[in-house]
Amino acid sequence: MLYTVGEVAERVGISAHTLRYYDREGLLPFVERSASGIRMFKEHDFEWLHLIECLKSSGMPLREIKQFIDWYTVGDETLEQRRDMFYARKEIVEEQIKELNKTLDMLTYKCWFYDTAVEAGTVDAPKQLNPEALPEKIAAAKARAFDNKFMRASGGGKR
Amino acid sequence: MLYTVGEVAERVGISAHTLRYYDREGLLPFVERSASGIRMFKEHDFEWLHLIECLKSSGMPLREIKQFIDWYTVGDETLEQRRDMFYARKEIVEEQIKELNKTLDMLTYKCWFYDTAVEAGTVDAPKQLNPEALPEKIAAAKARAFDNKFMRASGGGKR
DNA sequence: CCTTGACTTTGAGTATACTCAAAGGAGTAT
DNA sequence: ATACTCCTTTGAGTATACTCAAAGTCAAGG
Repeated sequence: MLYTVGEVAERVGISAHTLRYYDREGLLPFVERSASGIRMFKEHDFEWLHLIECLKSSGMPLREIKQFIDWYTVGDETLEQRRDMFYARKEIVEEQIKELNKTLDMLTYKCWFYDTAVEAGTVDAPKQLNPEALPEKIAAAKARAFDNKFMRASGGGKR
Repeated sequence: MLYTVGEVAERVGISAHTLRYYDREGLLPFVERSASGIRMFKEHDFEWLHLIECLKSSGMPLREIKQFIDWYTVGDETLEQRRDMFYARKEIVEEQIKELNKTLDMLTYKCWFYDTAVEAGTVDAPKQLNPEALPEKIAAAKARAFDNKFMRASGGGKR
């Protein structure tokens, strides 16, 4: 079973424009062409696209993704570079998840804050509540959210 | 205690250039100026910067962050918009964390794959291992990583 | 045969978020 | 007073990742 760029676009949710752009940038050397030059994606190519999407969603620039694909194309002599790249990216993603969890804590706190404010019609309501009155989870989220380098030396421990 | 743009830059790890850029874009209306026009950040402004960083790290465009700050400046009549914005962003971040965890599964699998390949000197080693031979955690990570719309109808359940 | 629609390429345009250069002002140190 | 460093502004330039327009090709259906 073979797929044209438009069919692939529909299935994976990346526009045909973008797929051609990736191809032009050298990210899709594995895609074959019909006699008349039309891109024919194989079933297996979806795995490549999935990997590219994964890396991209972790913030890896296209240039680095291409570097990996180039290494792949070279063959077994680039195994170590590829391994190192994945380890490096894994660390970055672990860091990103940690950071996003802090952001989520901030948002959890802000959602509570504005729920309380909307109910009272004024931000004074949540602002004037004394700290013990916060729900347990909210207080914990707030504490985690504000433990960072932006806050005075007192906070922002470890790291 | 007041801080100049350079001092703030050093403390929070955002360049002075970028802080001025944010100010120009209307993200820092709370920053006051000295008689001679120099930005003087107050201790409390670091909370603002932290919130901006949080939102930015979640992928919120500066334009939307400015929208929020504008709402804040208006006062209590915009409480609902602000609440809704935080709820919407919270959902986005929860989705991002889910996706990053899938990406992490992919990377965990790839790290194992290349560890195995590097040890043997060829990708054939991990490729030819039969599925039962994979470590439990690796098999699980791989299964989660490949459960998505890129794969044929068989996979990609729910959602 | 001709239309239709999806494919092709090249090159240009856009959006976002910086990032810097130039030219000048202000406050401190010697 | 002169240097030095950090501050100011405006406007331009850059990087990344698309996104589109134009002009042309190809295969199938009426």
